[in-house]
Amino acid sequence: MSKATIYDVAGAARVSLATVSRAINNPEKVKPETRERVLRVIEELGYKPNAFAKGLASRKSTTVAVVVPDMGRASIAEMMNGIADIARVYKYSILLYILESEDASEEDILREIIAAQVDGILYLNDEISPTQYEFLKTVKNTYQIPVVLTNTFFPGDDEIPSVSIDYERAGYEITRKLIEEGRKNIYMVSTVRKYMVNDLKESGYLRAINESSLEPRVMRTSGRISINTEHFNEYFKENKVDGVIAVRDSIAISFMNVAFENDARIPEDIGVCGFQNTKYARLARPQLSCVDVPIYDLGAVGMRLLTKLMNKEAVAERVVKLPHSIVLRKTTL
Amino acid sequence: MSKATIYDVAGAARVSLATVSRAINNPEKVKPETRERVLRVIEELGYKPNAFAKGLASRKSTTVAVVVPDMGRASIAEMMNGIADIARVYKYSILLYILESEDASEEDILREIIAAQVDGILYLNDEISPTQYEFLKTVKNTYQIPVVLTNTFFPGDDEIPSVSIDYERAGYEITRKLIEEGRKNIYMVSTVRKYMVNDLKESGYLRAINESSLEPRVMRTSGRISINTEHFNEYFKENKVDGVIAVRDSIAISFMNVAFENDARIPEDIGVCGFQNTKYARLARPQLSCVDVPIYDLGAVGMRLLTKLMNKEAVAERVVKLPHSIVLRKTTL
DNA sequence: TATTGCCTTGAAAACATTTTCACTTATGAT
DNA sequence: ATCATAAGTGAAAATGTTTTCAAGGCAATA
Repeated sequence: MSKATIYDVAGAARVSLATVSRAINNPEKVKPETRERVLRVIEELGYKPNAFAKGLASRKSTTVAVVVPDMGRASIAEMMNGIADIARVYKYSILLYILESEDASEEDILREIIAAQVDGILYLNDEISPTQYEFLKTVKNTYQIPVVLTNTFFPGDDEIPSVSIDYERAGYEITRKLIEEGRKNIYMVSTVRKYMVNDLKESGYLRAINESSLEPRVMRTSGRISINTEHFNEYFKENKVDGVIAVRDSIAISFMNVAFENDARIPEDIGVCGFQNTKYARLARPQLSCVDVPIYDLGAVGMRLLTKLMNKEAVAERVVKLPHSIVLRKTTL
Repeated sequence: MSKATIYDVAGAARVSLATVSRAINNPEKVKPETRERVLRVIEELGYKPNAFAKGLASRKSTTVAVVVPDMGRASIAEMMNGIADIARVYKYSILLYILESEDASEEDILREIIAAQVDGILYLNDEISPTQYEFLKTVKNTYQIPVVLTNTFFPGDDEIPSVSIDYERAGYEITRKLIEEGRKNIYMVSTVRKYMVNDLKESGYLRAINESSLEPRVMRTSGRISINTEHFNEYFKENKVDGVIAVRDSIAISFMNVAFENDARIPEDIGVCGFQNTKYARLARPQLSCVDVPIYDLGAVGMRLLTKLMNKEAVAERVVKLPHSIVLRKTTL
């Protein structure tokens, strides 16, 4: 009982292939009773059009490629949920590409994606370099495949549409909050690896700090917890710290643990803020104040934008910024 | 410069289509110098075989479907990393299906997967019901598509190969640990939703408890943090608790927070254990003791097993159990 | 009555590959 | 020298759709 083809359907419904195809894809072009009959046969036979034949003939795949750096990051994973929900609504399948493994160059992967004949590309890699961005542009232009950046963007160029939040402003706002609490030694804990979005958080931080003529103090850590601990311990020996803004919730939590070991009180002695509002922000003790980033929505809106592009609909704005908010819990005054 | 086809390559290399195809797929069947020439032309033209035509003609897609319940769960996301790495090695693409959204029945999704002509299915949904399992079997048998279950399995049937860990034994061992510390009122905190793997953890727990003639105490919570808190607070009013084993790290952490509010000391008054060893287990204060589940490996081994099945290689065992370990940190004595 | 145009349908081409079959040429054994 | 076998290649069929083009039927218009 393997695989009914369109021939089987046509035979059983006593019409031609063309009519079956039309009954499925352009129902209004076939007489209601014929359509009825065809559809019934399709149901009976459990017929589903072969995706390859369909793709080959129509030169459309109804498939999008989603390119992510590493699924282990909570933000990436949650965006996938938003992406998948919207993709389902518009009947797109998702071809997933996880960069991470170093043995394949990003350019190779993009070639692979092109060969797969996807209708669009959703690009979630936030370590985008100028060369990569250029390559993405050529993909878009020479192969005419729409691309949208989600939760990243490339500063100073909006040729490739993007959706993210205003991380610069968020960085500014959360820093202001700590300043308004009267903190004087506020650290920004960022990552050694260059992520586009973290750079923006940092420049928002710097703007607020400079505005108040405070001393900027930026520190970079790898994500590794043990290394963080070491790093942070140094700080308690040498420096006065009364405020910390981390670019990720997990880094903030990691810092708090060290602070407790050094008998610092939070939020009295040190105010701590994270970024993202993952579920672990609420699981922290005390519960973490942080910038709330609408991760799920980021994915959903990005995907929605891509569907518009794929349908050649007009899009109001090429760079969309979703609203964020600051959620104040127990690690600030 | 849009899309070179095999015709272009054949023309430029002055050979027939067949030879180009062979140069790519069966290099040993074409004379070295011809192959050389063809390959050089391919390089020059940046030719990549059209995946649809290839799939249609060869009746293979070199694509696998990965079916997951919800990408938001850390364990699922991390498994994806393992899956993707192995998939890349064997040159398979990943078509991702996230169940979650309720408007599509699982059966519909499987039909969609079949239409997509995937070569294999990796099924990570741990809420598998008997009907679903049956349907999976018919997919496997009538369409001849290999299926492997990863981090789940269906008790009492091994027709569909699976890879997971021995959750029953893990549940037993971690419970023993608490018993050996002299704890008498050990709770198992599980979920209200029925996950296959959580049931196994629970029966391991019960075996250990019964063996020692202790009172079994199973409690079920939704994942929601606020509800957990309420739940747990009840327990401190009414019950003596001196040990808690949670089916997820996050639940264990959530419990600890409530314990601290009720002035219980951990691990002195209450021993707490989680399951999974996510990065948040190390971020908890005190650091959480737990069963370490090799999540990444689960994904990788599952995918590897699937590749074997797709190549019709013999597989040594249909149900593979990966080793786990107990990592003792600060929430146990 | 003849003409126009729409609605419905089918035949066949197009899509870009893989694979089978047959043919030619070279190689080795007798 | 003859035959059998192997290696290398090309022509053409096959894969399962969509889409274009043409045609038949029928109603409306002149």
